[in-house]
Amino acid sequence: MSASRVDLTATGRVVLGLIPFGRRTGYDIKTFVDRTTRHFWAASYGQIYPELKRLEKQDLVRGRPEPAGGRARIVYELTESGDAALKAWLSSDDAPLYELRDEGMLKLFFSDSLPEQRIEIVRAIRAREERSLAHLLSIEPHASEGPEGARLTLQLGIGLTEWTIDWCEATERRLAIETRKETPR
Amino acid sequence: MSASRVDLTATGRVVLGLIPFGRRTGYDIKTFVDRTTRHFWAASYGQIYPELKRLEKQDLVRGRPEPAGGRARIVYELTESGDAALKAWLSSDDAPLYELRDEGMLKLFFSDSLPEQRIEIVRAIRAREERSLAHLLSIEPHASEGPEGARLTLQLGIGLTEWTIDWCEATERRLAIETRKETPR
DNA sequence: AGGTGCATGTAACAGGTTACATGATTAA
DNA sequence: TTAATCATGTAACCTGTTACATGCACCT
Repeated sequence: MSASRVDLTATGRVVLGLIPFGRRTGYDIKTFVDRTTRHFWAASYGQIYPELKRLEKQDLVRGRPEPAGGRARIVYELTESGDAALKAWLSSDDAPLYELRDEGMLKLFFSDSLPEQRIEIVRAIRAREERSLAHLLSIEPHASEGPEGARLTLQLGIGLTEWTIDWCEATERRLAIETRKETPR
Repeated sequence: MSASRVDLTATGRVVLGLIPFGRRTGYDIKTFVDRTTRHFWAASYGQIYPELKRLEKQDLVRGRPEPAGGRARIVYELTESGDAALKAWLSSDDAPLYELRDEGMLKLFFSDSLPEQRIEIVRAIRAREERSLAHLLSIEPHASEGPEGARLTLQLGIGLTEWTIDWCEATERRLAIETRKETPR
């Protein structure tokens, strides 16, 4: 009954969800996104800064100036209604948005038009996947430093493949994603 | 030296790539996209019709009116430069675009803010994957009708998981995507 | 007679990227 | 001193979705 008509855009939800990680300036949020959620949700300065203003106008976040020396700096935190809006979103049972645009797959799909190129297309896809995997794995070494919090392992059935997701409740609540080999049945 | 400054947008490439499948009207293209490439590249009427006009202006496709009875209908085909542009794109070694927006993963990533919701979030992700898989598999039975053309099997290393892609060079050159269980090593 | 499918299109809107402008602090 | 990093912001542009308008053909 509270939260009077909250208009929470997709970008707004991301920003709202990131603030509890302790990332509080627009710059912080962008840096963190680029290291983590980028793999399944990217965001640019052109979205983040205006969005912080919009959220503030709706009383979902509150920003206070905390200049670092002479350098302008605005630190944001969730308000009570911001926290409520975040939890409402996490609990909502609307089908979560899923969008994929994969030019490599598209090329492969069209490769009947130029079959001799097929193997190159596949190589490019493999290269992308390898870069992506390297990045995801490179997050992990950080996870072992400091006292490791409780560990939660989730098994996601994605097609016939299983993904193991490890949650480390350490200082940064970092997420490690690994694909898991399946045993044949 | 030929193809004088061709400005081929992402949507333009999709449309160009689809025409050789024998789908020639805007409506056809949309229907086909929704059945196939939608899984890795979607397109709407609002893109397709204006794009066909833009491609025609650049002499990459040619449309001729072929009314079906009293029903207006424009059938498109590739021009020579259109075919060249398509092949140039398929051969280009620019890193192919890859974009993913996955709200479920985002929720999961943020779920420290509401841990008791975690399992529901995972269920929603699983549900999405199951719907998607069901759809992909449902394409396959069609593949066995009619004389099946040459079959090409590609193994894509995506992370530690293998994907098998079967190419059926039948009338529709249909693509079947399956995940493959891996043998443990 | 009515619903579904075939068929073409656009206007308004929403969402997102890129490039730019500006300037302080910090580490090499 | 100079480059990298921290920090904020916007304007112009590009892309894409949604909703609407229109109408014929075909099947039941």
